[in-house]
Amino acid sequence: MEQQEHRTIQMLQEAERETRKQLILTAALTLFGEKQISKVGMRDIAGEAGISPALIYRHFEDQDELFIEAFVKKSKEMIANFETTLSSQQIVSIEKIAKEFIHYLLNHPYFFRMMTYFMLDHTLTEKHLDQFNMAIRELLSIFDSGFELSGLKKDVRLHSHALLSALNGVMITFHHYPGRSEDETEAHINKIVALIASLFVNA
Amino acid sequence: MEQQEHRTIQMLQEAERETRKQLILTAALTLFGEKQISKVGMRDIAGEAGISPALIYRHFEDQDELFIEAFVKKSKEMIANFETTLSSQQIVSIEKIAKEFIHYLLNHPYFFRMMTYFMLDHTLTEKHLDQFNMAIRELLSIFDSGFELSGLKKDVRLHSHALLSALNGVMITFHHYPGRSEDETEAHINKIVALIASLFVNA
DNA sequence: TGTACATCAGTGAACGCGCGTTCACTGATGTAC
DNA sequence: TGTACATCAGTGAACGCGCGTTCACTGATGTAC
Repeated sequence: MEQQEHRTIQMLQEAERETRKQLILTAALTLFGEKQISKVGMRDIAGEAGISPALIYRHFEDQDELFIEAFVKKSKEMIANFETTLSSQQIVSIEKIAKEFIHYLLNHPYFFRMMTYFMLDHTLTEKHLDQFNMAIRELLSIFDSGFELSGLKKDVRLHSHALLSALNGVMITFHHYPGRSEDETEAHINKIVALIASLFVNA
Repeated sequence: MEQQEHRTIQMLQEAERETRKQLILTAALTLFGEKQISKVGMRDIAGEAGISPALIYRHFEDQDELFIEAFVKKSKEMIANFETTLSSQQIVSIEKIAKEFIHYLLNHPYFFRMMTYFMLDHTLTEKHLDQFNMAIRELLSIFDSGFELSGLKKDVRLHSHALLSALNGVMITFHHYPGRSEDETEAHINKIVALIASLFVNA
């Protein structure tokens, strides 16, 4: 076999391997959209991906690594989406950013679940925690630019922290308020977010 | 044995039984202060209370019931504390309420853990969910009175929802920010809370 | 008063299940000669 | 070209452990006669 051809095959194998890995991550994310993260098991993921549980361990060290990679993958996607949506608008107001963020969380329940899962879980390793925080920081810098555009000069990052916290809080506190339909819940969340955003703007 | 005496003994037994029950609840709450709720097991609680695991089941139907009773017990205590603290002050401003609430959460980590645990857990029964929401509603009405006192006329409950959400969110998002000492974390949380409270007041 | 029985707090061990992970194996494909 | 061997994706079953809960039992106390 020629050297060139040899390399091509290696590359194809590498690509195939990567595809399989992505398949597993996608399967995990699908399940994260259906139920609580802590209730998603390795057998579930294997079943969803149509493979044996053992195969997962050829691609990931352990469950933790799989979960954090799924989250990082999704975070990047989210931030990309988010930026695209915002850049297509003329004025990127704080209201717009807040609304868009909540809109994303409501339509991507797994992202919301993962965020809270990692925020409340103490058992992440340093390395994984770093990856998680990198994602959050990207989010914060989008918020920053919104505040800067609105003319805020002081404590920009602090405002971003406050806004992100508040939006997270709204989701956590009201995402399944009892005795309400999904539409009602969503409407209520949007009302609260509108109020919060207006407070931030008037400051 | 005389009738009167008989009744007295029954009452004492009843009281003893209740004391034992409270002992179990206290043990559970102690552990909730030390680690994640989902990591606290029945054996742990029995060990902490100095009894056999089997005995717990003479007082509680199952783990769920024990957990929710622990939470309800603590909620009542918290609201009582909260009201006492506030009533000892001349002016009960929204700033004060927000600060006091966060102060309580920071000093009673189990309460914070339980709140998020129940907010994110989908598997509570209707009855337990009701009890949980009763506690939250009491909290909200304290917030309400703060807003009313500050002269707010419209959408009082909505403001309370927004403020509670925001404060919860701050705790969840920043309670263990990486690479910070506990004191630094607390200082940062207080800074964000001060900002949020000021936004609510200026509205 | 004594005695047989009922009640019930309390226990340590065991049950049963679910879950993350590993094992021992198969089979396809590439490689060396 | 054929053949022995290495590599590695992929598998189903098994391992080991932890956990909620139950079981079978003990012992103290109260009750009926």
